[in-house]
Amino acid sequence: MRVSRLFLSTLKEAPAEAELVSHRLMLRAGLIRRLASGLYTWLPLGLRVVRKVEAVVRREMNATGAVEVLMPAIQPAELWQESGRWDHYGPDLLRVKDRHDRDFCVGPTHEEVIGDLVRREVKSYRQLPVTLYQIQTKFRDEIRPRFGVMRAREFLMKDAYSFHADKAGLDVTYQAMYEAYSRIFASLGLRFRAVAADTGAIGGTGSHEFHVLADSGEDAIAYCPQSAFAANVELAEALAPSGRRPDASETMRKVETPGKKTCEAVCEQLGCDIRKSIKAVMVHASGKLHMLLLRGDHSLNEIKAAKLPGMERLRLASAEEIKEATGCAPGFIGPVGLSSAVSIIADRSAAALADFVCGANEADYHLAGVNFGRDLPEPAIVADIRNVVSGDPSPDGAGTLELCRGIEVGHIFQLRKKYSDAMNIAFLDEGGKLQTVEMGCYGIGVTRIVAAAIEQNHDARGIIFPAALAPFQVAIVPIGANKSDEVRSVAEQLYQDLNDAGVEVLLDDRDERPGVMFADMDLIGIPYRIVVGERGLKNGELEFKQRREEKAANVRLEQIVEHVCSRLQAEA
RNA sequence: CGGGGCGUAGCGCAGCCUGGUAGCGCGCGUGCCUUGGGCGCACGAGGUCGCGAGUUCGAAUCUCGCCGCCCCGACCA
Repeated sequence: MRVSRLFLSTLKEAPAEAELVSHRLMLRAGLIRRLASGLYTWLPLGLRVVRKVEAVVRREMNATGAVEVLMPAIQPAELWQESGRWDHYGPDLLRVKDRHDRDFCVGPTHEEVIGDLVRREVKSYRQLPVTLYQIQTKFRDEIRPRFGVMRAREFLMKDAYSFHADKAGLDVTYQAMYEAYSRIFASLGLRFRAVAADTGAIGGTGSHEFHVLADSGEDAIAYCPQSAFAANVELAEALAPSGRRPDASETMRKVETPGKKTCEAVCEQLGCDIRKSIKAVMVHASGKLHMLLLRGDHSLNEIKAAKLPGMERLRLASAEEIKEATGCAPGFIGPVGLSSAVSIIADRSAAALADFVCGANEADYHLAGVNFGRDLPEPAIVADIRNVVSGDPSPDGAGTLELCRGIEVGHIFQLRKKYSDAMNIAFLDEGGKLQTVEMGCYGIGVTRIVAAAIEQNHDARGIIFPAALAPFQVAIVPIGANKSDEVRSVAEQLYQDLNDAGVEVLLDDRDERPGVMFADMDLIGIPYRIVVGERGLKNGELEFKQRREEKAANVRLEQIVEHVCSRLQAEA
């Protein structure tokens, strides 16, 4: 490809809307352009990168025995009503009506459609197991699209669905997918981690997420360097502190703490360890208020709390609700002397405290030396409702946890029979008995991977594409082509030779100054650059430089094609 | 939806407080010059100042409403 025909459009300055490095670079390098909130056009250069991701995904999916299909992006409402998700999916589901006033949606995922297909086609256990996948445009009407294609509303996703006669069959494919995903992200040159995950809206039981590690990631991951344990913080279990609770040694006393609304501030004033304070979080669930108790240095994990009986759809209580229940404003509330209308749920770590500090349910006052069983009843419910922190013991009993951040690029689920029961996806087993299928689903955010890869691979000059993702493998930059016939003809010949050798090569044939060409080729992240200039040609040499390196190497003109090919092969 | 901020040339911004002529840098066009890291000089094109009302002799500037976008919280590939 010649730059003059590529429709390449780079920017010196990034549009103000872009916050994240990858977003800025994708705009500056001319990979994408924004059409509307959460909607992006892929320019030719960017589309080539997307195709690279797709190619790796297809190769590995096919290798597992999965077969590709393509389902409609628009789906009839009836299927979603049948699965129950028409009412439960919420506003992320973009609903549309056709000219006959019939309801449809723009697919955010395809369990219903694939389920409908399979129940029509699969009649016998002899047809199982089967795994179908597609690479399709999805639409989720995100509350807040952001970070360019990282969290877009419309995006490209590889989604696969497997169907099995029994759980053992599902386990086999789930494991195969886990391994295929690991190969995909490794092939793409990404530093990633597979973690145990919450199943969210898709539903089901077993689940793993694949995260590209990046400080800008939206997810927090807990992992144990001493073992294989890794889980999304949403899910990672905080173990109960070991040993039994110490005996009470202090008497409860009321202390004045004017304006101290946080555990940090209160403990600082009292000179006490924040790990001996209790923070009370008031939430509303199932029509009543609940006070959640956490150790002062811990934070509430709403997902864990919402899994407790009667706590579904919990939300933080409003200031008015808190005032009504405790007679005091947020910042000074606590579990002592609380109305019995409010149930108390204590985190394991909070429940293990003795002689602790907590709010007095009176503005500008806290209580110190408080003890369960003496100053207030033992908490009715003790559960794991906090986020793990660095240094917590690993749930698998080996070592301690560390935290890092990740970008979720893949997610695999064991759906079991959630959809097959709802939609009656059934087959006849060996005994002629009708059974519903076991089902798994497996997603990869194709377009998100492009952003994640850039997030992980860039420098001050721009993108540094991993080999497998690069839109071109080599860029040829001729210097002074307009005044040197030799430079021009050597560059053209090299362009042709590399193309003939099967190398994806980009020739910068623009009549630009060297600095412009260098800057653009660096910005768009082509892994290798060959400079053709009179300076080198005098000695029969060309310059060959890797994007990550500062220095270029001189290579004999007659050896350059072979040199390039061997370097590319060494990487593959 | 709640909280914060922004909308002025393709991009990045100034002007707005204290109403009166719309400006800078980059990019774009033409010419000259230059040619190994976003070169220099000259000339030039390009703007319903987000939209709609209102106040005023006069509104980019003040007021109100609407729209769009960005950032922080609940969603997720």
